Amino acid sequence: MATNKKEAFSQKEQELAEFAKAMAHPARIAILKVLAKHNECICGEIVDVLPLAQSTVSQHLKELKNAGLIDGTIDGPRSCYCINWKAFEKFFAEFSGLFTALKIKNEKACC
Amino acid sequence: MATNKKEAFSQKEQELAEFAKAMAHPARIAILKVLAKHNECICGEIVDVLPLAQSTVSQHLKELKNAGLIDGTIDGPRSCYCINWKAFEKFFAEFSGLFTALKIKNEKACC
DNA sequence: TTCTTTCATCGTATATTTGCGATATAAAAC
DNA sequence: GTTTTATATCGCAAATATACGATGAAAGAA
Repeated sequence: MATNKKEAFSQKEQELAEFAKAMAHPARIAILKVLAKHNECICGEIVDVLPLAQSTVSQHLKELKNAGLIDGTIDGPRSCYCINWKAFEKFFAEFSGLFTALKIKNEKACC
Repeated sequence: MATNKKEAFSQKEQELAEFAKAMAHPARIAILKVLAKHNECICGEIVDVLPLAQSTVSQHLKELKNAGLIDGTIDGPRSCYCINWKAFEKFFAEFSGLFTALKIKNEKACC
């Protein structure tokens, strides 16, 4: 039984995991790359670049948005997405803070 | 049909996604934290700390090992795990390289 | 040899993710 | 008004992930 035990972990652990999960698919990495490359916000260009159907891309965009990695506004038939650098940096700092801080004191490998 | 389209993406995108996936669960974040905190390699102590069954923890350890984030050696009844800092750094640099480099030229938000 | 301890792996059930086609929606073009 | 264009959402099927108990394996203790 896959009874969800995620709540049993700390808030921070869950947040980090959520962030990682949002990036845990090549399609979403590719989307982030496209969004980062273009200065202006991209809509359906992503669909042209990716080897996926429009509905699938839209779903991935939704997940990235839910995770807070990107911002998006819907303007009728046209939508506008862009990377949420602030959120990105926050999580990124949390990651490195968690591990690089600990890394200093035990550099030696043991296995 | 969830026909796996992951191969349609670049090697680097897949690697980054694999790395992210390995961290995409609070239990695995927690395991990494425990391994990082203890200078020596940990075996069953992780099971005591986490709110999960031994078999589940072992499975998470296996995934982390497969992803290359930790090293592990089995010494009969006792096993020894520790963080693979080299691999960790490599991926971490790849992440930041991918995004922070791009961040410089388009700091302005558009949405 | 026969326990005991420590862990990995197998089998299973359930939950979540992934992907697509079909359909809805909403503004602009006609 | 109708049509077109761009995107979101729904519903479904297949794949993966999550979790556990049961069992297996391997080394040391009795």
